[in-house]
Amino acid sequence: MPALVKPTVRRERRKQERPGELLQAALELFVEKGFAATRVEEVTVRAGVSKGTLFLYYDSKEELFKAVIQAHLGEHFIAWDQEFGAFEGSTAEMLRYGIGSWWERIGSTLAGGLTKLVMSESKNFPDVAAYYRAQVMQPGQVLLQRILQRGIDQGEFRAMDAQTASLSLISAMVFLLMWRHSMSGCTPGADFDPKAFLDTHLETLLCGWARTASKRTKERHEDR
Amino acid sequence: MPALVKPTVRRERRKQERPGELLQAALELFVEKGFAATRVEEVTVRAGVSKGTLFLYYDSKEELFKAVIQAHLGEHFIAWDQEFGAFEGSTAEMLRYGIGSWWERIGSTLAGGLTKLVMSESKNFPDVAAYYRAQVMQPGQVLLQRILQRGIDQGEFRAMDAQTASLSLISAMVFLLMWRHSMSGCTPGADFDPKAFLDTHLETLLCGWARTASKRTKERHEDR
Amino acid sequence: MPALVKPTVRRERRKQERPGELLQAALELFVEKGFAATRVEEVTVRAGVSKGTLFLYYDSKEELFKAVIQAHLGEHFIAWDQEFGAFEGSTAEMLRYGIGSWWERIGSTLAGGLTKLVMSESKNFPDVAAYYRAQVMQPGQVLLQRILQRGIDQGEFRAMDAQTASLSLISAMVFLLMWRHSMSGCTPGADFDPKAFLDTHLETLLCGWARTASKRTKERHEDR
Amino acid sequence: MPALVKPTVRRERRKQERPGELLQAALELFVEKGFAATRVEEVTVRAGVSKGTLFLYYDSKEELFKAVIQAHLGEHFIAWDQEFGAFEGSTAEMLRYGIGSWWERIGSTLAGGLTKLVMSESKNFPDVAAYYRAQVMQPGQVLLQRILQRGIDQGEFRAMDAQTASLSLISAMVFLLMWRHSMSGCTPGADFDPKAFLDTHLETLLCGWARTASKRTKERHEDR
DNA sequence: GATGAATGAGTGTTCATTCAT
DNA sequence: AATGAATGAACACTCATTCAT
Repeated sequence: MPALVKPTVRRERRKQERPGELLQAALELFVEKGFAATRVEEVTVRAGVSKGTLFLYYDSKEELFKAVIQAHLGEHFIAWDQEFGAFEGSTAEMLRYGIGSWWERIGSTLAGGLTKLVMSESKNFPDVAAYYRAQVMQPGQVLLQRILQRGIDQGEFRAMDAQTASLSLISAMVFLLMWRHSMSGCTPGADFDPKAFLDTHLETLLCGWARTASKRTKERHEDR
Repeated sequence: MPALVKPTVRRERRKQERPGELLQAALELFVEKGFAATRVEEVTVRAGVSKGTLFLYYDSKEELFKAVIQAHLGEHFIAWDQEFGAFEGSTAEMLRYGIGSWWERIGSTLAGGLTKLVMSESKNFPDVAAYYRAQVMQPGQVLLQRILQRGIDQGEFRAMDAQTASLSLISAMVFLLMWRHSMSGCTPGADFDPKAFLDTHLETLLCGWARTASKRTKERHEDR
Repeated sequence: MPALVKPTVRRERRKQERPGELLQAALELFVEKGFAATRVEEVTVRAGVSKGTLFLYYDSKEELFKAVIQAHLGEHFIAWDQEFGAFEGSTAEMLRYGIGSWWERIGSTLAGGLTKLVMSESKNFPDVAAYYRAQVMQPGQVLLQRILQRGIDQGEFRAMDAQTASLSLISAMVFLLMWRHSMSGCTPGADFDPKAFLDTHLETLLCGWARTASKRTKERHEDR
Repeated sequence: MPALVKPTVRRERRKQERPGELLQAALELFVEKGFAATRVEEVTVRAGVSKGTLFLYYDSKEELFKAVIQAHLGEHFIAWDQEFGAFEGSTAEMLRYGIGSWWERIGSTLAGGLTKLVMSESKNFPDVAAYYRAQVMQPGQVLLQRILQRGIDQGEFRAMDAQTASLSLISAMVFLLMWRHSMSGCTPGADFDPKAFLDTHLETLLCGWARTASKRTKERHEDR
């Protein structure tokens, strides 16, 4: 009897989708209003469930926060690890692709707001900060270091400390996220183009890292 | 009656010092525990006054925040403006001095925590964020741009957009502050040396900005 | 298909046993953790059924409470009524047997915790209290009064109000239950032996009730 | 200026009286509705203050409970200790006076409900139970034991274990409190006279404890 | 000017009960 | 009959701000 089948399917489907819907609602509200300022009830209302339902899926507001981080940030590293493993081409290209990819998947999306959030609330929720550092920051830096080391090993970059060098890129990404989600919009008209900054910054670094100011890099840079 | 004069004098002196003591207590506590997590009563206790007294000097907790920003960050720009106006030497040296000076006066001090604070609370206190941007961010960027433009004009740096380039430095400074006051200490052992990063980062940028990879810059860089 | 018959049988048997299993689980948990502090889900988990199933058998948590009382306390009075009807011997012996029997069957068992529970929750669940009073307290007191009256009628005890006298025994039993399930264990080392108190208390009362301080009672008492 | 004096006095007096007013309101409501079922806001409303004010005086609802116990039960022991120290007369008279005094000051008053409350909530608030046992139960039992021992030492009572004997009295008092605040009123018409029970119980015990059935005790008892 | 007692709005979490399946 | 996902009412405690003194 179709009349009976449909409800079953719907309820089942709802149950399957609940976590995702809650995660999405939480991401939106956390980024919009901040973690502390978002009431759990708001999350459930936006997800279309009752307040108690959230606690069926996540033990606490803090656990929900962690789940949002894992779902919207942690997941990407699986893909990136594969992509970089299979990448053929210069390390400079690899970095250009990586930065572009990060911007598309995280920097320019709502997920980018999470980094700002975690840093903002790190004092009040040290557990979350530790979780973020372990699940996001650490993998990200390791990935970058591996790429930079590849450039050094292949003679594309000068001999340098890959860990410190990686921070020159990370700092720009973190800054961008902080800016977009903190100061941007405060003084209309004084903002800058994030992607342009990111690209310029990368080229400057590539130039600074280059063993010899290779023709290709310099030309590409000066085109801009 | 002398016995009465002395207390008056002491009280007068106290009255004069009240704002400064409150500002110092507030800075310490805000950076230590965060803005939201710091109760105004804690500030007054540390400053040695009663709770109500704070509101005689500042209309609200938010106004106190602004006053702390002005007192501990805004003041520095007067000195820097003078120092750079009188600076003689290469622009690279000027930047090295500026970054070092910033690290000494702000980055490594309690005042550095304010930037993290403002960005963290920008969603909840947009007024404070706007105030910070106008009183601190804007002057800072203008100063940096002026310096970079001097390097371009004098042929030390290649032709480039000084505004975008300035962000490459600012991003490192902001990142450092965020790190020190957010993630640092989360994963003991995985931390880095802030000043070393800052110096390396600057040298990489100088190398990337250089019109020609000048001998002096390169050598200095490779010494490290 | 035999394969189908067996599960049906098992399910049937389960169905028969459900109430008893729920009642047992409820008794254990109520006494262990208190009525309010026990979640119905815990009861169902211990009984091996789902949460909803409990409500098929009992309309509410309160009804479950009443059912537990009837099953674990109310049932005993049928046996006692018969035993005392057939008892031959002095009334003092009858009381000694009765108190001992009560201690064995109720006082020292989990069921003893129910009296504490009922009294504790009487304000929140007056229906339960009334039910307990009608099904347990009343029959108990009537039974005791009949025994005491037998002692008076047979000249073993002095003339006295059997109802008031019965309270002297009941009070000790109730106190014992309250103590065991409330204060016991609070201050380790300060506890007392319940059965010893009960026996001593009874002998003191028998001595106080005796028409003349009979030789037998006194001797027995002084043995201790 | 009288106009200025009066408000000062009133505010000062209010401040002095706040704790007492809160304690009284809490006692009434706790006994009326139970501890858990009483919302702190109800207490403050009855005391005529705002919700937050209560927390200026007591750190938590539980601390308030302890304070109520100390104020309404613990305080009495100071007076009793003195009274019994100065008492002249037979130990039987001392006990009659003590029980009567207890009934007047605690048993028949609201304070009597606290014992029931503590025992009821002991599972949920073990700290409170321990506090009660240390501040009320222990002193009470020690006091009784001392009195009984006096009777034994002076040859008024037979040789016996004063600690166990004291429980025969305590059990009646505890039972009375439990009854009055739990079951009383459940089945109108079936109640008993508490004071009469208490007196009869005491006389029965005195008779049971007496070294020889002394004329005075027996006559007094048989008068009833 | 200085005090500090008083205020009261705001929120994460639990759990008995329901009901669609 | 049995399930278990969903509901939503209920509640202690905090803290910026006020104002009578």
